[in-house]
Amino acid sequence: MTDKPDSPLPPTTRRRRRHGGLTLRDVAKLAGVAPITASRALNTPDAVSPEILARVREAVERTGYVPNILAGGLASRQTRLVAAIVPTISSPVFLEMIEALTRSLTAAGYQLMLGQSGYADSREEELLEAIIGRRADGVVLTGVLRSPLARRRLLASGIPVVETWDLTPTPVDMLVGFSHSRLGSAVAAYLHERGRRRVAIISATDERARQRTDAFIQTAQALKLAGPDGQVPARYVAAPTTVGHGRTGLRELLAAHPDIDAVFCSSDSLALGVLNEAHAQGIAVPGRLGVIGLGDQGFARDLSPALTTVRIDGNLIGETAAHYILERIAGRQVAEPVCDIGFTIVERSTI
Amino acid sequence: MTDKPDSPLPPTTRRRRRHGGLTLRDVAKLAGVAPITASRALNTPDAVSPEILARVREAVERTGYVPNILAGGLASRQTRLVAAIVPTISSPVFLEMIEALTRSLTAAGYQLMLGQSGYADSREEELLEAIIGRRADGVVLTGVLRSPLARRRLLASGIPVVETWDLTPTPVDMLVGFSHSRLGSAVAAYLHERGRRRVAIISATDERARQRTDAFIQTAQALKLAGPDGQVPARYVAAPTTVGHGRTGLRELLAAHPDIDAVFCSSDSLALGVLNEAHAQGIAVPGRLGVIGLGDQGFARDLSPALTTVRIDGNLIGETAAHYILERIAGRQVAEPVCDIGFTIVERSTI
DNA sequence: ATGAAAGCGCTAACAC
DNA sequence: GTGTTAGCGCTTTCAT
Repeated sequence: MTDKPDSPLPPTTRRRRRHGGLTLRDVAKLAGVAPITASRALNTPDAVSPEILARVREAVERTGYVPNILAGGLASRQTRLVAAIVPTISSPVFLEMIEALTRSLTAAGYQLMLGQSGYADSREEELLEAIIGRRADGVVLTGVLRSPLARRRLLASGIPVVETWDLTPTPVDMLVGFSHSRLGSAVAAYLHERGRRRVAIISATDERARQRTDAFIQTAQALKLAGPDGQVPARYVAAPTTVGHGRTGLRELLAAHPDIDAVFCSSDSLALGVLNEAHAQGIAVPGRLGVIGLGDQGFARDLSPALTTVRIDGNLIGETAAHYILERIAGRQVAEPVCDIGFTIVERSTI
Repeated sequence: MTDKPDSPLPPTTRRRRRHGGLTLRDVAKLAGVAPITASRALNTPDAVSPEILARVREAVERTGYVPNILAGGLASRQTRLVAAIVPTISSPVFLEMIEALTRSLTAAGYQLMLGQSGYADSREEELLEAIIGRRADGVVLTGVLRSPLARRRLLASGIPVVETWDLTPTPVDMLVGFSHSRLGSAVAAYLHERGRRRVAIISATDERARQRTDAFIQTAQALKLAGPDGQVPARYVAAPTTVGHGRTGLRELLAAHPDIDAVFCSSDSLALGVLNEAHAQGIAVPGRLGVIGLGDQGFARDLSPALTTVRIDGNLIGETAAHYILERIAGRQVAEPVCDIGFTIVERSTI
């Protein structure tokens, strides 16, 4: 029979790494219960007797104990963390969604972890790595995931995913968005219906902006809103779109095509710039020039003339996305986890 | 001699909870090394022979392994997470700081976790709890921490803290901000210097706005910029300040005090509203009315007339805060971890 | 209802 | 340079 040696050091000298942080064990000891009982008192209060519950709560109160979510998450495989990736938080169009997401998730006891990809694929992959690394319980993506590698990894991670702000026949998982091409077409049709006959566009250059622009131009051409050469005058600006871009955009557009009578701007900031430039040049809006923006930012309704724009219900996107994620986390399958929330043209006074 | 019983179950039947997730052990096995060696290959590549490094990297590549940061953080007591609390991300003034923070932290291999307190103390405590619970390596606060309980808890947690956007003689830990009262005074003095003689103010109502307003009014009175009754006309609006607030603010101000010749707005959005309302009423800016904003948002320079405003270098706040936190994490004591970054009045055309 | 033991996936500490 | 061992602080599993 082999005699197993005792541990090389006496128990009290056993190397410990504790750095003085307060742990559940300390609380449990103070309450005179086992750690697991203290854990239950905190997580499933109904599963312990009222008396013990009170004792544990008092111990927590007295010590100021804050549970280590890392340790809990590691053991339970639940991090109560949902990540969202947006191109940028500087663009007000995403703000509404982020706030709705924060609200819904917080209410459900989850925390939102926000990442900015800056419209760059490489950064998107980095963020995804951080998200998977932290074992987020869910991910909300802005736009659809393009990189096949990123798609595969995310899928392999098993994390519930909602893609937003766009529609695609092949979502990674769940989807809530709207059709950018239909939006572009709708705006062209709207301008036509309002009697405009020579339209132009100032647009950003990201993928979704491109979809809107293409559709806008195509529909405009079909409706004979193009110039004599069959072209629809367009200016492209890099994100983020600014008021300054709107001003120079209109200036250039007007210089080359003095006969345009309406401009579709791919953001309300651009539209504000166009309005400003028109004012500076003494061009009547909507009299001689119609302007339509995108985003329905707060200021749109407050300008004079009030800005006609296209509204996307970011709030609904955020709430729906949160709902999808939370359902999936709860183990329920969402029946039809694809949602087209559409868009609305908000008629005001600039067209 | 007591015979220690073997483990109650044979090793192979030992209960395991593994749910199929890829772990470092799998990677190590594939590379033919011990887990710790694989860990070193990933975290301290220099501490490992090139040949083994290559083998581990290949194993990672082939399996698509993503380290579990929770587990790593738990063991190493480093989460590579820095949290920031801002009142709201809808207010563009904080955006620049957030972006600088994100940039600096990302570059150093840290992740920013953003929380919105919504100007409410209760929410601030909740967020703090989440931050301590996740064992963030640092916290950046917007404004100074008021609740004594929150101060104590944060201090007790040992997490490095930077308070921003304000100055106080008694910071919790580190500080980078500017004096809101000095700002208010400076604006009053500036208006005086520019020849204005009846000034007014439209302001938000949060703590820092109040400091600015008080100082503005006091200095204005001292410089004889008040009305005949010795009062400085003021409108107060709840956050978030909007263009609409600016419009109604000016309307009300003018109705009650037709002789005012300058307005200090506590945000550029308010100023934009004032500009709009003035335009709608045919009031010349800067001729009859001077306008000064706060924040130097992107559009300020692009308006016509271009908006005179007060610039806060959010970028510098973010970078400095990140620097302080990172230094502290690295175990270095920052010599003077209090920084007044001041402010700048940006002269343009509305005054 | 409560507790003991084991393990979540990783790294610090200590050998060799 | 590489490996062994023992945790990090919590929750799951199983037993009482």
